[in-house]
Amino acid sequence: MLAAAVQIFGRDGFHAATTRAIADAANVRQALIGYHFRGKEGLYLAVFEHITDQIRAHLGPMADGIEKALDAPRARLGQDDRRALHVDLLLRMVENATALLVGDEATLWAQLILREQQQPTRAFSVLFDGFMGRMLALVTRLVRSIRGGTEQSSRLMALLILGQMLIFRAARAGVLRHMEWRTIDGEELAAIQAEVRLAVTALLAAAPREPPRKKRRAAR
Amino acid sequence: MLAAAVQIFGRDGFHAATTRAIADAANVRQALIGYHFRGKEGLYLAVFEHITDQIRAHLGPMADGIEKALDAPRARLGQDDRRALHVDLLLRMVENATALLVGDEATLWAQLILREQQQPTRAFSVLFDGFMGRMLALVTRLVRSIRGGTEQSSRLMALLILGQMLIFRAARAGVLRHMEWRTIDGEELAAIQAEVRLAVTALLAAAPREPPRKKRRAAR
DNA sequence: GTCTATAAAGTGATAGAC
DNA sequence: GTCTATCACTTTATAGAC
Repeated sequence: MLAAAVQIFGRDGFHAATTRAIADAANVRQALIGYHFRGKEGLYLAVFEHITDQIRAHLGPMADGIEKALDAPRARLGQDDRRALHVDLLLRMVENATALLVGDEATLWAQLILREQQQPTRAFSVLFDGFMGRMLALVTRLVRSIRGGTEQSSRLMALLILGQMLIFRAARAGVLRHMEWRTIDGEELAAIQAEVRLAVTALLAAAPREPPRKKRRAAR
Repeated sequence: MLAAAVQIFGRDGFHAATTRAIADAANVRQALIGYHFRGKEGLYLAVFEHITDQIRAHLGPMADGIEKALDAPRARLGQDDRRALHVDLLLRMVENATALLVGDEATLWAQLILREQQQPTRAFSVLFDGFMGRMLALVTRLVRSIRGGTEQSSRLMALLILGQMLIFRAARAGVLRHMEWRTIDGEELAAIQAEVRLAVTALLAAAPREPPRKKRRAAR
């Protein structure tokens, strides 16, 4: 029944989706939604919990590994080796995330998540607290460890990197027409991965912005 | 009345928006929608024509200038100067597009466009043929002129560059929480612009992917 | 052109049988 | 738990007066 709700809410949006359509897709009667989820809105929130669980299942183990590497004592490796390791971790994370974003499962989630991004409700907090915040924080830490610079600059660069992948989901129809592709499958994904890898490597090699000059005991 | 429809459709989506709400916002009676636009769907399409016109008004003149520069005879400038000019043009275009994407007007359009990107209807063709295709083609041409490489690689790099800006609209709520911002205004936009400028410069300096090795008279 | 009025078909929620 | 039946509303579209 949750699966059916993801389908219908994802296809139609919260308002357009009807509880009857969801019930039919799940092969139960419409009244059961009230019984199990206390109404349409309760079901909607449950859907986001469900999505969050699935995404965590995809990205969680990798995130654990990266966190461990970041928290490991610094002494063991030389600075250059450490940098190379972090570049490698970030590239692997990017590869993983790209595959997840482009993959079929994400098609169902995309509309729901994009809508919440524009007009956040309580459901957005489920997403952000569930996986989004952690992923952004991880990429930010890796970026800062690799190229230094301010915290703000690192956070922004993390967003730019994620934006490079996000466009293949958020602007999917435009991507297909622009690339003259019919689908995004094995071959197309490989081309994307190669270009993203190139791009991220170039971004990490570039020097960060200068931190804004601190005023020294400025008069006030 | 079109303005009201952009508002309501943008806020609520096609299904959730009611013709009554649109008529009320426009201070006319609901029956007029049928008379002028032959129903809700006709109004919806008219909204996308309207959006396309507005975006063209924002980006059109710049696009004209860039097209002129790209089509200008090559002889006049040295190769290095030509490259520098194109980098400059691209950076300016990126700056423009970022401001437009982050700005308030785009808030209304975002939901509508993002929805069409996930499940394109005839309205999507209005967008793509109206401005999207041209912008993508322009960025692609600039990228290829600047760093060489295959057509496919250039098209992908154009998407990656646009993705860096798109995320600030498509994942707006996530951006705000991640950056610990309350809005994206003058100060925040300036920080984004600086980081994007840095990133695009780095991407353009990087070598393109190797074109796939051509088989020489391969047996078949 | 713009209105009022209304038809015809949904909608989500819930009471109550089993 | 799952069902049937139904209530109270809202939806789009349209007929017809002015």
